[in-house]
Amino acid sequence: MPKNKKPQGGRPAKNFDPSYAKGGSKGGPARAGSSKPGSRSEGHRGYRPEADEPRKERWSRDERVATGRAPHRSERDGRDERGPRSYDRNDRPARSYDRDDRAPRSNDRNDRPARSYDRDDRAPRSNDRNDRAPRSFDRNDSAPRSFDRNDRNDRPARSFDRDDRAPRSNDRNDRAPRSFDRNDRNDRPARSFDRNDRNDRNDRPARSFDRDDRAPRSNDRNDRAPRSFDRNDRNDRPARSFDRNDRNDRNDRPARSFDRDDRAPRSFDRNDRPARSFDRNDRPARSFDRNDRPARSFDRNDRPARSFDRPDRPARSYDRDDRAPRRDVDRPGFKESGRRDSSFYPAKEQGNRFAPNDDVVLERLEAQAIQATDADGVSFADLGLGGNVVSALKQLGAESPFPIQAATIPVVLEGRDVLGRGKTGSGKTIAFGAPTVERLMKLWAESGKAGGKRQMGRKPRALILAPTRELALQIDRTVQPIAQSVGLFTTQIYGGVPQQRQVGALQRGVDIVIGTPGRIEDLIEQRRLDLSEVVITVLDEADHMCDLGFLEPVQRIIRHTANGGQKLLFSATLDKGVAALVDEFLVDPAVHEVAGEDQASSTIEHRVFVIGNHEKRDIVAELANREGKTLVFSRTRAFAEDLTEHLEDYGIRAVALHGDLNQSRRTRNLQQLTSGRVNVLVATDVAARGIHVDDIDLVIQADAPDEYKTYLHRSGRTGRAGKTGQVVTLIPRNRQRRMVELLDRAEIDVDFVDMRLGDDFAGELERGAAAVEADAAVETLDAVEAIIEIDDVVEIIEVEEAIEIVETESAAADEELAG
DNA sequence: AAAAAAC
Repeated sequence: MPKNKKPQGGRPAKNFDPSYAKGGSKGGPARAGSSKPGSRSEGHRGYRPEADEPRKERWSRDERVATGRAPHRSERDGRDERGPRSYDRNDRPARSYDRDDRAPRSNDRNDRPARSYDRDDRAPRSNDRNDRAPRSFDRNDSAPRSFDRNDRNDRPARSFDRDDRAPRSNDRNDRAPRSFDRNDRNDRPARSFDRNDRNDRNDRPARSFDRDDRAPRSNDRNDRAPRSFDRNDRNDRPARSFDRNDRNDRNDRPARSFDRDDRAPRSFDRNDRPARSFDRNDRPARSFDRNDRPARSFDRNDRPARSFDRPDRPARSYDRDDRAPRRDVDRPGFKESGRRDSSFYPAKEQGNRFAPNDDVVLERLEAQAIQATDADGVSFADLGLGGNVVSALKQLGAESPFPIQAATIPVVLEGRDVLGRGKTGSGKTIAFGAPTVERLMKLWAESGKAGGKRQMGRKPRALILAPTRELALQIDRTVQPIAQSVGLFTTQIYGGVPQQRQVGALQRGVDIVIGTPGRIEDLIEQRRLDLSEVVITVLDEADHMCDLGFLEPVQRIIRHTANGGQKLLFSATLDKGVAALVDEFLVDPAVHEVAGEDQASSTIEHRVFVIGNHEKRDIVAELANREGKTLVFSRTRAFAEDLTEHLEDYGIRAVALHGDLNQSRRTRNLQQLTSGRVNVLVATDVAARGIHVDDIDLVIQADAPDEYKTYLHRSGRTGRAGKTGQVVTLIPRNRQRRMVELLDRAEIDVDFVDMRLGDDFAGELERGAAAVEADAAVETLDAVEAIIEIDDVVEIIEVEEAIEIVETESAAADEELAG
């Protein structure tokens, strides 16, 4: 469906075609005598003042008649007006386009309420524009210029442009959010996240007092009974304690990793947990309240079977293929398309061990697992990255490599195809971005073409594909500085914005293209993008890019790249779903992951609230009514909009992010969350993957996801880079079984809690925060275990105190290491 | 149902 209006009614695609400007309806006879049209905007170097303009008028009338165009246009009065506007475009293209676009948009969009919202937002926009003021002025004066600068294309071309790079830095100033991010990253050591926590904890002292109160809370909360019910299911909570046994299992996993000789201490730590269990002792009483759970216990009867499945987790992946059919009728055909033939996955089967270990072990069989500790003491330079790249990474706040980076960077530099799996927030972007830049430089040098100068019109040699525009932008934010550090150029190619800048950038020459499939394919078809020299292709969120609807465009795009080019596939949930691509494009790929990492991160507290659907919106408001950044997921765009509205009615500042918004609003709304102007973002799954916003400490799934992968990615928006966060999923009662199954696949252990309006949601969130912080403290303890005496912690009763000690020790350890 | 193109 034609989403976009054609402002000029005519031939949109040619607006950016130089030949069109000369000979098309825009050009007109008035220009017959001049070899070049010249600029019509004052201040432009090529500005041609009077000669053209009077002729414009003539052309628009007399000339039209003379050329036989008058009748055509006169038939459409509206377009007659628009025609002149297009002339205006020469004078101030940006304006006329925008307005033309806007009018149709408003007309087209029956969602004018949304617009009205836009206008509400526009005030902020105007504020933004105050910031952007220079830009907007530039556009009015010479839109093309400002666009060009955004593209950075002009600069390369113009040697002067490099002098102008200050403007680039200005752009980045405009990118304030980015700079903030970087600042944050720079600060992160300082903040050491811990400090943020500390601040929180400074606040929390009050909380700790609350905890003194907690006895009353638990007493007070007869309401918790529902919770206990859940736990009754879990009889379970012993079972949960068993869960801890599961953790023991994980300890077994450690055994796997061998790393976890350390985990023994953890078990000691768990001696601390008894205290928690004491809390839960309170809960049992509650659980007695709920006799409802028998049904749940039945579910668990099902679970055993599942657990059987788990031994075979390679099987799982296979199961998932099988499951796909179950879940999604559409998928069967897709699966049949070739997954079974994969030579890659069969290898997994061969390696399949039926050790007591979970699928993690099985994955190891297929993947080279790096121990998290293996990255300790390793620098980016050690991994093979050059000095410029290393310093650029430092500027980005990446002082030393994360495990996934340590694992994949050397392999990428070797030129091998790589499949990389690292959990959400583990640093995958740098894991592929930095070595891609480095390798491009190496290849360039080897080819002898390296001259250090940007060559006009040279073709891109690397391509990074992402599933959403926001993610593509975010990747560019990371990769662009790295590329710039060695004199390479990147550009974003994604839809929803005018092509002009993107095409202009490509014409000036770009080394790395970062974008989304739609526009990339569009530009390929228009022959404005030539991928024939692309020797490195990266698929971020690769498994998603292999989903129905994405796979085929992605395949077509990759086929346009150089034969035998290097392929890098990354995702937190990389699974055999990528077999279709692996089989066609990859050669003997190296598979890397981080040992012992699973999504059931101790930095994220997961809970499911079983609610009445009619109370959902109010409950979301109750949960979101807090300090701290909250991300709310909705299944549909309409409900996202509805929820946003409801939250606003509730007095909670919230913005939406979904595909029904135009790109500028999408970008702005996301930026508002990033900058902290708004604390609540209500999004569809457009924001499920990859998007990084610092300090989101609560993810609310107003609609439960259908796939475990979606659950993992959504929840991965919080608890990033070692910070803690909570995930609350709202489900109706009749969805409990499905949810249990989904969580089972995701390997996440979750408490189900019956909740209704009037319950203490804030208290629930506080409890969750305390619990996850305690877990995180234990993890942190593992990290600094060599320095801390475990007994020191065992004696700690107050979680806050434990955290404080751990942080102090951690800081001391850091200093020691640094010194 | 959502995402990804529509200048």
